[in-house]
Amino acid sequence: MKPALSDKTHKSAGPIVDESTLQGFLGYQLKRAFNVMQADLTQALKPHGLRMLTYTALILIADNPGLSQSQLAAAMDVERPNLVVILDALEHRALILRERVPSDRRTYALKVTLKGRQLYEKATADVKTHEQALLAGIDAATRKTVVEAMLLIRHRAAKDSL
Amino acid sequence: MKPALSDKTHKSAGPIVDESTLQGFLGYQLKRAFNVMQADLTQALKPHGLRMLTYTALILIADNPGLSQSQLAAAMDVERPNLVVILDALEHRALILRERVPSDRRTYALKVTLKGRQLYEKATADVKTHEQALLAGIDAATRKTVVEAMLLIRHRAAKDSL
DNA sequence: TATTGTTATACTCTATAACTATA
DNA sequence: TATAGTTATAGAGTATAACAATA
Repeated sequence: MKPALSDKTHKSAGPIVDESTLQGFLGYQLKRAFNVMQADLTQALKPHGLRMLTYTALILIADNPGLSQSQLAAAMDVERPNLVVILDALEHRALILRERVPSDRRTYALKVTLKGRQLYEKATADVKTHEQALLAGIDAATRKTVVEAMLLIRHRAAKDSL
Repeated sequence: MKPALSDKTHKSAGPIVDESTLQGFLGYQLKRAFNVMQADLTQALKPHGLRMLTYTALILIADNPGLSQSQLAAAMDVERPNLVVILDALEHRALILRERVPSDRRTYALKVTLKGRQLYEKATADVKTHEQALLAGIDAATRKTVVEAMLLIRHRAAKDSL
């Protein structure tokens, strides 16, 4: 059952395009909304010289001092090689340190510097402000429902891959 | 207020990493869940030789016969140059046609071929099956709430950019 | 042997400028 | 001049194989 007129998109200067089939997929709705949120996040982080992935890494290192690159890559769900350039960017700005671990000289213990922690605080304040503005029309109960649904999707996928 | 133990991720073979700051961002939850859904979609489309963007274009052309590349690019929210390779892939497989428009020889009227429509039907059935499996633990009311929240995010962004 | 971090590489998606042909 | 489609190009994100150092 397709709605007659509701599932149409009116692009600013363009004509009406029928998106009803696509809009029937929750994954499509997720992608479009996430694209909006990522664009907003990119703007929030730009003054700090951070991108989504460098910011994510900075947060996880600050919240988990001493973790290794492999652990961080697993937590971020990125491949280990891809993390190298992300950490290089943070290290070159002296936001994090790669500290040698005497007990296992293969690994690095990742830690934020004072400068890194200060940037983390400032950037996080900005990101929160941006997100709250974007979500202003969505009440707390709805947000909670959305978050729980997202967690269910992640956990379902984890189960399916066993 | 951070939960004491709940916001932890237990990676299959890895240690526990504190993700609580990140999980406080709805955008982060969206990204992680979308990554899961996209991986699932990619698997569903692989047997058909389609990727997310080629599939999206195929759907929109099938549902909007005769639309132009500019209109399609606007509907998909991709830049016009990036659409060219997507349509090339579909056209080379004879799934769509670029028909010249006599009244305006600059534009193409995009249409699916019979083969394109048949693939659209088969692929869509598979994609629906995959998505339903992934969303099996989420009831209809929750899905509706999620979709409405995603639409609010998109519309809020549209307003903010005025 | 196995693991950590790294290099090299390639593929996809995305974004911008500039070209052509039409209008 | 303005628009539709295209080319060229560059930047990010992502994935795999293979290497050196270390366990």
